Amino acid sequence: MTRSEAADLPDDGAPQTPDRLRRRASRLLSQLSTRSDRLITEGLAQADARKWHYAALASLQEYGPASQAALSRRTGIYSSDMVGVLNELVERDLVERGPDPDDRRRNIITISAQGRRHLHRLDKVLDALHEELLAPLSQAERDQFVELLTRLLDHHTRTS
Amino acid sequence: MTRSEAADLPDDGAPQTPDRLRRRASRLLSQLSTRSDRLITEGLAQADARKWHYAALASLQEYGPASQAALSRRTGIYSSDMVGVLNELVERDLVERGPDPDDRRRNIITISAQGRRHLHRLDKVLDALHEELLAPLSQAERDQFVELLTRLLDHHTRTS
DNA sequence: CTGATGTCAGAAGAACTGACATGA
DNA sequence: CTCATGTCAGTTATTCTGACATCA
Repeated sequence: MTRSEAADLPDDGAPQTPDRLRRRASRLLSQLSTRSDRLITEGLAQADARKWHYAALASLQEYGPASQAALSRRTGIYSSDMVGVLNELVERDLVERGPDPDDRRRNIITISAQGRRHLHRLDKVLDALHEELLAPLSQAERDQFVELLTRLLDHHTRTS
Repeated sequence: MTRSEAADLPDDGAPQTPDRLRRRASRLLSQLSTRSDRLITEGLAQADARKWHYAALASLQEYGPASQAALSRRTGIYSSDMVGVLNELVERDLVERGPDPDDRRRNIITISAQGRRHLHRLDKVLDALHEELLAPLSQAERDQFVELLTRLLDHHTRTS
């Protein structure tokens, strides 16, 4: 019954791979992303951090101080959620939130020395987690994986 | 300030790539997955379907009728959520839900002729959506992308 | 008794929207 | 008047847990 019925359908070109469910890139992507997310989230939790903490800190260190709105755009965090993230970071003395003298609507967020140390630690943690995530791939494959993901993501952020 | 401070840190081996934020596989994965999910969800919505509809129908057609619990395991849908998915599919006459004579706890879910036609249509829709999703990649690259994803996912489902 | 099954009710966390006061 | 910014409240959709009655 399983096999014979496929023959009943008009076979007009759609590639009826046996395992189409398991081969759909979108499904693979979302399932792997779920696994990956869990891995990262749990790993970071052990360092008292969350994904957004890392994103904010890394962005601050790489591109310098910024307003909350600018930081939102750089990291992809919604500005409504950025408030809470920064509250947590300020609370831990990892960043400083001060008024912008040039524009009194804005806050200027600056990474602190402690924040830089923390970021450094998080980078180590993430290196280890990615080692686990990408374990089955060779270095060349990892590079290509990242390259493919980057191309796809770039394409879809331009096109959006 | 942005560049000089990196030099202040003890550089003990962690590869301080300029764009580490944008190169982290986990981030790329989750961002791309979000895009992909949205694309698929919206595309399927236009065919009055959802991801889980496709997963259930495809699994039924490929591996034949099954109990709800078996279908849950095959598709990765939680059995508590499977109830609702099947309600929707039954409502649309795409599957039939009947009692299992051999085990009165179970229902046997069977795909209907109409369900097979619908699945066929969904496959076309998904082909088009994946064409859009993977647009920037050559065929060889798409194959490798799928292969890499599969290897990673397999590794993490075994290891879990 | 145990364990699997289908079902329902709800928790938990994330992404996202909308409104608002302040100020450029 | 417009638009950007920071903040808060709340919606929505999804994953996931827990409980339960039924039956093997």
